[in-house]
Amino acid sequence: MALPETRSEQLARALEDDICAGRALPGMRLDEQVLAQRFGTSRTPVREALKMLAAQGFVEIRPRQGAVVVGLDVRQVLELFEIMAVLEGLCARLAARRMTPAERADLMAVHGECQRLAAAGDPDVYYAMNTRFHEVIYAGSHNRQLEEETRRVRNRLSPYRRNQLHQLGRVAKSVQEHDDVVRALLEGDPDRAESLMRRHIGIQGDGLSDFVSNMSTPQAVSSPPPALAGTLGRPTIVR
Amino acid sequence: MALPETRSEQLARALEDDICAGRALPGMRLDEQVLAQRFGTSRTPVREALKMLAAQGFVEIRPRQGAVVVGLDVRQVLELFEIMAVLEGLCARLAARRMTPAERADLMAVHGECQRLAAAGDPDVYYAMNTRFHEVIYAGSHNRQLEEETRRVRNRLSPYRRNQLHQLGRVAKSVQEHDDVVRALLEGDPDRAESLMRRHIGIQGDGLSDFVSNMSTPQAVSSPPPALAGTLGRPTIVR
DNA sequence: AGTCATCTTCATGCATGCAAGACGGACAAT
DNA sequence: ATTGTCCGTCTTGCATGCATGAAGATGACT
Repeated sequence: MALPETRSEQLARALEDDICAGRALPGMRLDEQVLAQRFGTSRTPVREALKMLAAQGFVEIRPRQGAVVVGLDVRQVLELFEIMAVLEGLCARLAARRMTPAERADLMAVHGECQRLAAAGDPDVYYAMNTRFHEVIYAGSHNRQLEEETRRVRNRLSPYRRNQLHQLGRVAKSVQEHDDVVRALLEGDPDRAESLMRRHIGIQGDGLSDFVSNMSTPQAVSSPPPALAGTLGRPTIVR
Repeated sequence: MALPETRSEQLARALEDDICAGRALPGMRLDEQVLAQRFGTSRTPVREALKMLAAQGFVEIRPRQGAVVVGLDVRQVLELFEIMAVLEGLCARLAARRMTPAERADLMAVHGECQRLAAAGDPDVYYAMNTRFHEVIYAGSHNRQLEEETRRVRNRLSPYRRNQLHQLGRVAKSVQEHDDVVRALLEGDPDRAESLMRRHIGIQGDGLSDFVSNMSTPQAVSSPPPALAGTLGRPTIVR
């Protein structure tokens, strides 16, 4: 019954995954032929996949000049965070009113895991569970369009968040903020859930400005994109 | 200096426009060859345009079965309105803090036009100016990503809003709500601007439920899509 | 040496060709 | 009359070919 997926869709997912996971860094050139060979197809499905990713903001296609992974400058990242804050805030608001008992149990379970992993201290492991935590809330909104939209923005930002949690004390702070959100959610207080979530994601507080000043703009190994020239003035970071 | 636009981009814009303007109704089949002939190209750029539109949620491509204009059921429309409310709300919030004097003047001018046209009484003419009103606020947010995102959601909803203003008294109510928003914006009150805008768009109040019950789900002239079967139980509406 | 013009090379944008799968109709069986 | 099967037709998905325009290299000139 699994509906057959076309090559172009597979490629689009694979490429998006590469971008989100940081395997394809912003600014990286995406050569059609190279990709075609790598995936064992012709250029046609590759092109279609790139067009889809371009339509979603993951890559930029400059006519006759090929596709590159989108490189966001600081300003654009901040802009997306502003959007992210209200979208996640809305998720929380709706979730507070709509989550089923099973979903609430899920939330508590995942939150518990978060707390455990936070104490364990590995930011990368925590990062994964943190993602699941937020996903549970997206789903709890019972709004599919919102879920997809929020995930899309999150994915677009993901190349820039990887190191966010490596700041000293950020994990502890994150899990504490989660705790507050969870409480509001379980008490069914939409206003508080929304505002706490907005603060958790958003510009308020010092989290983001710290983030900005510590931000290591991911750069491509090859051919830094013009769009990124001078964003942070930092040379190529190989990480 | 106008950077050359590829055919696939032109096609994508043209098709999106057809959909938003209601010339291509939800459920309508988009045949590659027909479109290719209509626009005087081969199928390739048409396919690429369709892929882009699919990635943005305007059309649905079912493998081996072709593309159709997405048909949203009532639930999905409501979901998008929930998103729309927070996005426009955020636009208003940011605009309250960031609009330049020139932009404020613009806003007042457009609002004035809205009032004039509202009094004149033609909902369709008002609709156009209403769109401009909201666009001014998007721009006033000084957040490009948000601007684009909000416009995209608005466009996705546009086939379903056309008749919204034809309800008795809706125009008057709309312009009154605009007036409140404008006041908050000009006073630089972000909280009030956001909450008023959310209410203007959103589910609160009776506007939307009226809208729902009066909603004439746009249907394709040919081949009603399976996704729409039973959404409102109404037979094909030719309008 | 540095700057500018020309040329070469190559990737992209689009057209076309071909095979596989889906829809529709005819026909047979119940 | 209805259901199920088979077959023809058509559209899509992908591969390939070709022309255009861009990036880089070479060389001339200031």
